[in-house]
Amino acid sequence: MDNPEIASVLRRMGLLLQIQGANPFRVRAYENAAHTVDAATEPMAKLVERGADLTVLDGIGKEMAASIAELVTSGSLAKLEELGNEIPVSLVDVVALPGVGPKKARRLWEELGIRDVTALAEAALAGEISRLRGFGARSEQQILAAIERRRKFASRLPLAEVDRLAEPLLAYLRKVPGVRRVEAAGSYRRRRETVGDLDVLAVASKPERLIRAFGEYSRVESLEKAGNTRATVILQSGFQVDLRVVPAKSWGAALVYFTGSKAHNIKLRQRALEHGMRLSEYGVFDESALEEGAGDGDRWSGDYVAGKTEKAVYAALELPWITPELREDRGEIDAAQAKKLPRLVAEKDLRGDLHSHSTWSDGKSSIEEMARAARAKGYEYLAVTDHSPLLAVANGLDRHRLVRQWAEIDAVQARQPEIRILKGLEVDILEDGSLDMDDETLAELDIVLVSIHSHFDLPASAQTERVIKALSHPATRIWAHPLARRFGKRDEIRLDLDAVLHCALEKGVAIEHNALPQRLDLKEVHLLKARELGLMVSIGTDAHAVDQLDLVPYGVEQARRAWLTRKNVLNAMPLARLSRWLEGTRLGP
DNA sequence: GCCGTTTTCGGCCCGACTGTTTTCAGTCG
Repeated sequence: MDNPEIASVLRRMGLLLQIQGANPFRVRAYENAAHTVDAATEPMAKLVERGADLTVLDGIGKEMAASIAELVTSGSLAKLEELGNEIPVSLVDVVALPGVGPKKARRLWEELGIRDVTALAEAALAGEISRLRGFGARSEQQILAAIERRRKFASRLPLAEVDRLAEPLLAYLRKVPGVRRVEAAGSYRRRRETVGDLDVLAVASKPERLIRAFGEYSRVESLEKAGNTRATVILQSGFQVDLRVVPAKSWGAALVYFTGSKAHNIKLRQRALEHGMRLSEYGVFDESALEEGAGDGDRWSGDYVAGKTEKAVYAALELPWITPELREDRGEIDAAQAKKLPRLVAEKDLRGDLHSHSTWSDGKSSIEEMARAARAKGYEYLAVTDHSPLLAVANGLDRHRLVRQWAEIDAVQARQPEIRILKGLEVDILEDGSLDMDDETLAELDIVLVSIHSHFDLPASAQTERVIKALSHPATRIWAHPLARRFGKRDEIRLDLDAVLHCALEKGVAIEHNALPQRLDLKEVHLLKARELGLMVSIGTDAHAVDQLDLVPYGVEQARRAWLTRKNVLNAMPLARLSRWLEGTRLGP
């Protein structure tokens, strides 16, 4: 059982306990443990196998350690099954609906025998929900609407799609008279690879006017709620956007609060308490002068210390400002306190792109155009890495065409001496792990990427062997889009990534983070692992046309979320250093 | 269920809104 599965079981356990009405702190212990497992770069299975002490991990005590070990060894959790005999596990899906929490789910089950979402929809249509005490006609309609929306739309959208929705909306809101600031917060601002809904924050002299304008935005499908300081709309795409208008003196505190993550906020608040202060979305307040409990319930109680800017809020907690990409409670607060926050890689650090295609295979731009565009971005080098012959649908190159392509590269190189064009190839990894090109040709290339475009569903052990064999080929320099996933289309391949990453380290092979928004592959948790191991990461766009070279920020953002610095990134190397690396000189961070 | 320079008990983040209520529980972020 892998880490995401273990985390999901622990979360399910927490939810069922909540429905059962267990001690809320016990419930939270399960949520915390799930968070830790999710953030762990080492597979729990390996730790358990090795007999490592899991209780050194945050939020994992004796009990959790035993549960995790049980999940790893048996694939199930006796406690969860017992609980499942008492409470239907499918109620977890009912609780996932907005507006339905554990208490309501329990009553729906106990009083109407509702065990899952299907039964809930039937009961709502029959008007049974509104007859329940504590529920009304309105709740019934909201439940039906929530079920309908979940049926029609994916729960989270890829980041790039949300960019397309958010950018015009933010521009529109910024033009409303009286508006002083507008910023999107939430997981969108943290640049998570998928986003569930958009939280927009604003400062405005006339909040009512802004809220009205928000509801009148052309792409709004329905205005769900509208109050004096906040409103919720559903866009035509089914995507939910929340707007909150905050006082200017609370802007920074509100931005921290709504940017999250929730776990990061909780840590910040604990820290505030340790310093005799209280942190809320309104600001940081010094409560040391207050009598015990004197200001309870008053959001402005205590002395206002900070809140206008994020920097001031963090400073009040004796911390440097922490960039949103790191706010996931993965040790960033401790690192900030110790003044050990990394200087994360930025787009300007990149000196070139090591994964691109041309019209020679399935690209839309010529080598000449790609080189010119790369140079215009300020790059020192561009690797042209068209497909190998197996990918016939992509017009993959055999040796004969490849040699002709080299002649063209030489000609373009002569015309554009200011950018180095590397002769590369994205070679298919065949089913048995051998490469789709002869060794002599591979040896002549400047750079060889290997990747999987077929046999995605081999058993994990076979897949692991296959990739290890490919990475062990002496010509291999980069493992491109490692897990071969595509959002909404294809799940990641299954293999023992831990073993493969260790192999890459041993062989001096770099790992790609593919910046195509529908790929974003390797995922951040694995990038964290790559960083720990000291692997080099290549942020490649896989551009199939000149404009796709501009997708590189999506890759940089995920790299930043994984704490990568310039030193971890292969294509942040200047050309001379990269050339030595390609020659086989192992230069790590 | 976890955790501990106030450590083995007694804590555990904060505030607002909604819908259903006659003063608030439940839900959300």
